[in-house]
Amino acid sequence: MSDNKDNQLYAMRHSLAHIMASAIQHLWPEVKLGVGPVVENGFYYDVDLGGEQLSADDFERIEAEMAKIIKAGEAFERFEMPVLEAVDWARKYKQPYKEELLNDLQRSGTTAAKDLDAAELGLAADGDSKVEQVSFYRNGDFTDLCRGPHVEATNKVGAFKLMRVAGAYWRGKEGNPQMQRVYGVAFATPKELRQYLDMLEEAKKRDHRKLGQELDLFVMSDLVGSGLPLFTPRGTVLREELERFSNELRKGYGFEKVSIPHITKKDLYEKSGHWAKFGDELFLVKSQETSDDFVMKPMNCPHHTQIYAARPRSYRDLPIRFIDTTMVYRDEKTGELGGLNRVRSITQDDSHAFIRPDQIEQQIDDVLACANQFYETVGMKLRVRLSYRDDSDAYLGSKDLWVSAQEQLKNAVIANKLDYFEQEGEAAFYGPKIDFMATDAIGREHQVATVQLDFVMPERFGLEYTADDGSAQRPVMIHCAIMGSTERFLAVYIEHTAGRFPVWNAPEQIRLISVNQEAETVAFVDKVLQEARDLGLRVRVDNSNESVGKKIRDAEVWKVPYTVVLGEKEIGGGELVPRIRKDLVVNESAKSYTIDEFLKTVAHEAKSRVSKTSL
RNA sequence: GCCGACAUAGCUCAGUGGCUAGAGCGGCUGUUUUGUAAACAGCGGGUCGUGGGUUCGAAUCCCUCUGUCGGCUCCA
Repeated sequence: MSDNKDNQLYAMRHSLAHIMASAIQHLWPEVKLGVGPVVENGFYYDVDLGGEQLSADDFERIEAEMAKIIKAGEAFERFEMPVLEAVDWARKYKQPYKEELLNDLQRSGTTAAKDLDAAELGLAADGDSKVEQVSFYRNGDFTDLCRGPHVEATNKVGAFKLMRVAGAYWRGKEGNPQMQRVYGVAFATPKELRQYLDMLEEAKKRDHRKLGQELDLFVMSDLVGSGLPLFTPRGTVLREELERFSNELRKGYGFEKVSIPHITKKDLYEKSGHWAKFGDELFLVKSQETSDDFVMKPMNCPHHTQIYAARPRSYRDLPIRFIDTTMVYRDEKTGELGGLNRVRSITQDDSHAFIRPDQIEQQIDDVLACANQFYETVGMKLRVRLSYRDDSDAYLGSKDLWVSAQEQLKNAVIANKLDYFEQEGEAAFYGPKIDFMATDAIGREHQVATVQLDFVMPERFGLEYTADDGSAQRPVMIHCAIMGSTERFLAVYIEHTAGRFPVWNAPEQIRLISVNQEAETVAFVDKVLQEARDLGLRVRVDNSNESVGKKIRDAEVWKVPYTVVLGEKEIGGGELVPRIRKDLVVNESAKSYTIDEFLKTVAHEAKSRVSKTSL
């Protein structure tokens, strides 16, 4: 898409925000308006209707009113006025939120209003610390403080649809009054809108919470608590296959598995600095024997430093690399929990490398290679975000260290030819990160893996190694996770595959269906089952008293990769014709195999983690 | 944590002040012995999320708590 087209779409969406606000004002003349910016795929406007609450039931009326305004083809006219005059305007029309914005602008210029999208403010000029003139846009009877740009007239706004209404704090601050945010999506053409809505429809079908239920992967229990998923046998197979792959990749680069307890004295986190920063999100554990305060571990790095610190280390020993795929526990706010995306028991495929400064580049190369291979295998395209610090004081360690660390990360990313972008203010408090974003099968991007450079933790724990000149040196730590969190990755992966898992991680790889329930058939099916199990395959048998058609249907519903019907023909020595799940098929023509051939091929596919079948 | 919506059988959902709360699927039993997406019949199954209130009467109206969903805020 050209820049020009982007700008045009932006103007359409922004204009729709005004049209919606205008429509709402027609229907609720007392409305107090907040801000109404353009967001991904559309726009929103924050409104305050006093005591009244908007609901989705009101969308029809609002959309109808918007349609009238659009049909009228009102021109968007821009004009300016001095800030002081604008304050009077806001007062006159009883718009306290606009008044507050204008007051901030007038008092101290753009910086005081930095927390808002600049486009929302009626700034006549950018980057000017003194604001004297502000701009307005008017269409029909509606006037709004706004920098623009807009389309020429209300009938040039493309296709839109109001989607939802939700609470939002005024200016995003928890202490401020809560307004209602009305969201709409908008595109240049009805066709593009249709495509977007279809994508949402498809996303709904793939929702991991729905598939998790249908495919019996995980459950929640009120008695266990929210945000604490329980994994069924099928879900556990899936988790463990993914974790095993992540572990194997890293072991291939010299990482070694370690194991740690899930609780610790809180002293560990006082030393690491986590207590001060995240103390209120830790689960506390009380001992009945000692006076020590314990906590559930919310991360693993401090534990791992203690394995490193337990004996003297030589420069020859480095890198020392630990992997630990283990659960951590974070007392997330209840309102933030949802499905597997945000849970309170989080499995991390965590690793920590303790290295010499001269090993940074090699080490980053290794973990980037792991991540690349993992995401190539699961069929997701990667790009990375270099997450840097900003100028705030939320970060530990000297600024010089940060600058050099950030540079080294960038070099490694460039050397690995990764598609990247840079962003300030996204770093962890102890160091800069490389965050991996993976694109799923329906085009959505998710944050997954992460690689973090850390000069702070080794300092805090006084970690050392002896250099070739006998001096004590400080190692550098690299934190790295391939999936990040198993739970969150599962949410992404279930939706990416729509529950059609490849053979290597499918909870059930083969289903054997008996044609009838005669003793001879059942015995034959059992024999094939045993052969498959001996090859390490995950197989289920359906001997039930149902028609073959029904049993095939069941296997389809469970999205089993291979279904095999066994009866008289196969018992008599005939070759079997496997039914192959259609997304796995490369070659359309059905072929027959001996039982041995078939099972060995599937076992080989599972081992080599192929995404399509070779049958 | 905040704003809003929701919670009825294992699942998906009907039922919005008045007889013993229903359906489909799943489950169980029987008949059938089946060849690549649903055989037929019968039977079980619910303290209507929890606790309280209003009422002659509550799944239905009000409040509390728990949980779920959509957002906000946060995310080592």
